[in-house]
Amino acid sequence: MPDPTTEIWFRLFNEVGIIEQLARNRFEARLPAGFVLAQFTVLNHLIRVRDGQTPLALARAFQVPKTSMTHSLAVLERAGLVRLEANPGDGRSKQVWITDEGRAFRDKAIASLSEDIAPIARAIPQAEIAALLPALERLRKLLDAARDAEPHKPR
Amino acid sequence: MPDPTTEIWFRLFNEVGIIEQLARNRFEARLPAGFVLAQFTVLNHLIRVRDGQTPLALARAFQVPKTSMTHSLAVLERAGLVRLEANPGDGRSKQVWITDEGRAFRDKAIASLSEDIAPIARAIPQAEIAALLPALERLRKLLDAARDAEPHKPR
DNA sequence: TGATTTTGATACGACATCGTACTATATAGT
DNA sequence: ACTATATAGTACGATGTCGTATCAAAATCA
Repeated sequence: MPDPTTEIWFRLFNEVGIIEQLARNRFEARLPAGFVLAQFTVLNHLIRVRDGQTPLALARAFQVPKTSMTHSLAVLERAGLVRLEANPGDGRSKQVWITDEGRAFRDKAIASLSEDIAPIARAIPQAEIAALLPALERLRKLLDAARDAEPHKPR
Repeated sequence: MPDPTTEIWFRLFNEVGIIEQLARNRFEARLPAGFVLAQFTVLNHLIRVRDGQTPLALARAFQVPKTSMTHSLAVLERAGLVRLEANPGDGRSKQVWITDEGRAFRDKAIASLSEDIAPIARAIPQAEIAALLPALERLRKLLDAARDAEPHKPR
């Protein structure tokens, strides 16, 4: 094994990976059958930030390849949760709008996920969780910035 | 949006999800083409814990469905990184052994991932990362335990 | 011991992610 | 204006994940 500092980092990424997996499994069990977290997060983003964005902008926001976003949007559109319209300002691109059904879907999902979190939140004091956020945000921003510094693939 | 505590938890899971995604992308960029993190982590587990375990034991260790583990092991076996042998103690199951090639693969991967972490580790003091671990472990164990408390699917 | 249930593994199919290639439109350079 | 390049989106194929069904081998038990 490498030096102790590297070891600590491996352990961090390991814990993060496990927590992500467990949380995603829990969350997806709460979504209507056939939907995955990625699709919910897009809907949530369209409400929390704004809708009318282009698919590419969404792909960049989530740092996924644009082909992945095309697929997610196709699923959401087939389910009637978003509408894709031509972008009046640019003939190449489109705009993504959330529908009333999409809003309702998101609201119900939020409510269900909140129920899911409630018992966990009772087991760990809010302060302990809140205390984690600054360091995690710092780490996330660092990883994000470092990503651009490398020889990387376009998104 | 729900109450402030739930909001904090959503933010935590959001950060964790982003960090996991960024870290996985970085790590997989360091692995030989065609390999994903899941396959590396199995190899790593066979060395760090022990090899000779059954596929089902590995599936449980990673909390993935056994069908997913079957697939991962098939990939590793095709690449000559593990061997699957009949379990002398139980005719239903098998034992997974890491090969010399598997050890070499894992060692090279560890070295490369360490290089990848190094610049990040220089940017954030080790103490700050180490300070995160206890709370994350607590959270992971809580999520893990809560998983068993629910009506859940067998692994 | 024979029947039933449980367990370990896999075949198969559905879907998600993502890389490559391609088309259409916009932008830049001359 | 004309050409070359860049950008937005999608079709397609490869692979990973995972649920259901299936099979073989225990384990249970009557």
